[in-house]
Amino acid sequence: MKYNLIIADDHKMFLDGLLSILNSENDYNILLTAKNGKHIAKYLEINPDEKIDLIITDITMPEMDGIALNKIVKKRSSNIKTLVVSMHNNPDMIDNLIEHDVDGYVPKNAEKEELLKAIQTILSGEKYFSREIKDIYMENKFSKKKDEEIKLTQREIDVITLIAQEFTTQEIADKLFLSKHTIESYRKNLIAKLNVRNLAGLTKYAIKMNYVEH
Amino acid sequence: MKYNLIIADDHKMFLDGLLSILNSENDYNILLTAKNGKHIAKYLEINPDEKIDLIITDITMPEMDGIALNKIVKKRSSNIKTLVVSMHNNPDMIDNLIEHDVDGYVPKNAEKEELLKAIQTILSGEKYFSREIKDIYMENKFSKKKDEEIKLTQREIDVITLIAQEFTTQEIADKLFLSKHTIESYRKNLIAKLNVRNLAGLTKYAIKMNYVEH
DNA sequence: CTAAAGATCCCTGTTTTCAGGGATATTCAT
DNA sequence: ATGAATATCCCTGAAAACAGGGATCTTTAG
Repeated sequence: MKYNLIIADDHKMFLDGLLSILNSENDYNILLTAKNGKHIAKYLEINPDEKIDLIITDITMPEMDGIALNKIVKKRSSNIKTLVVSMHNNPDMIDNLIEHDVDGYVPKNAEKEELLKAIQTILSGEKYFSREIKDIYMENKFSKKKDEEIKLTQREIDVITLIAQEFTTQEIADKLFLSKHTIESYRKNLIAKLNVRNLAGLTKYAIKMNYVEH
Repeated sequence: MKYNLIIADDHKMFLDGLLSILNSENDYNILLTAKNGKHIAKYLEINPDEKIDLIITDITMPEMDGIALNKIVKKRSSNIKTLVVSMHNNPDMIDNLIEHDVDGYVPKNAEKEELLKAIQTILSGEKYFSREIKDIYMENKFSKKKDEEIKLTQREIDVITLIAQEFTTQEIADKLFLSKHTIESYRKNLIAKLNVRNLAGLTKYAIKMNYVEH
């Protein structure tokens, strides 16, 4: 009995690559390939009883990304395994995926052999995460402990946002109907709290946190 | 006579996909696959007389990226065509590539058919750029006219980069072995040139242009 | 060759940031 | 109810940024 797989990736050529790898093995039956998660969600809805063993998915896709897809899949049936194949090495994204219970993660620059190993491992019921992904995950957990708890208050967020929008202290004070001294206090606290040296550091933080356009 | 191709992409699985597509055609002989530009540069150096028709390359790769590779290739021989296959749709990057005289650009989410068409077109001596890429390029040229040619010199880039890395004027001066006054001049010019108000604006620009991590 | 652009340096002021102290009132959870 | 966190405001002095001038030399493009 072959395993039934579904593949989602918005990069057609990459899909072709995956297909050619999987077809050269004889254990896998590709039920469906899709260029976003929505197609798959629909397929699952229409075929609620079909035996599906594994869904291989990219993270960033139009319409519905891999994370949303995984959520839907895991909600429907925990029998369907999910393997993420992506080039993202953003720690928060990896964290997110692991917490959403994906069964494996292999970077796109992995060798064909690793991909096949990941698939086999997952189909046998275990999880598979590449060394690289595990390292990033651990590193992240570890360093999080260090800076831990950099939580800004709403007021601080207001201030840092305006700072990153190039307003001077006086202008920010006027906008928020506060004293210039107050803004100076906030700025001082922000610099200390975020462990940066000046406006450039605050600006970078604001961008990283998406408080401002960039 | 088959055409001789070289392929560079740091995503192994994508490479496999390309290979399987190209091997299913019978016109192409793959001389070399590489996961960064450096390998190819070395190959070109070692085999200066080999007939190479086309190099297919990704943009972002470790060690040596597609842009640097293209520069080397075009400097060595204009007989070697270059086709970029990438998922980037950053207008400046596309602009950069076109100005560096690549022969074509196909996004990674293109169909296999388009890729093959691009290869054939380029091998016949014409250029091939996907509709999508052309649109982005044009759009960019058009809007550029509005904010008018903001070109920074290398020195200015050095300075704005260090500014965005939170160094003070004095520190930057020391790093670049320049007078503090010089850095102040650069900062002043940058603020005027980029139409921003202060360090926050410079920092945002540096991030947008990818001069610093964020 | 000449003009423009780039890289370097300098000056004078003013404004702003930054570091380091404090203060008071309110809110919120234990 | 008490103490911690938050929001607000204030001060001083030093350092840095910002505005608006110039100057000189080299490299580059027409």
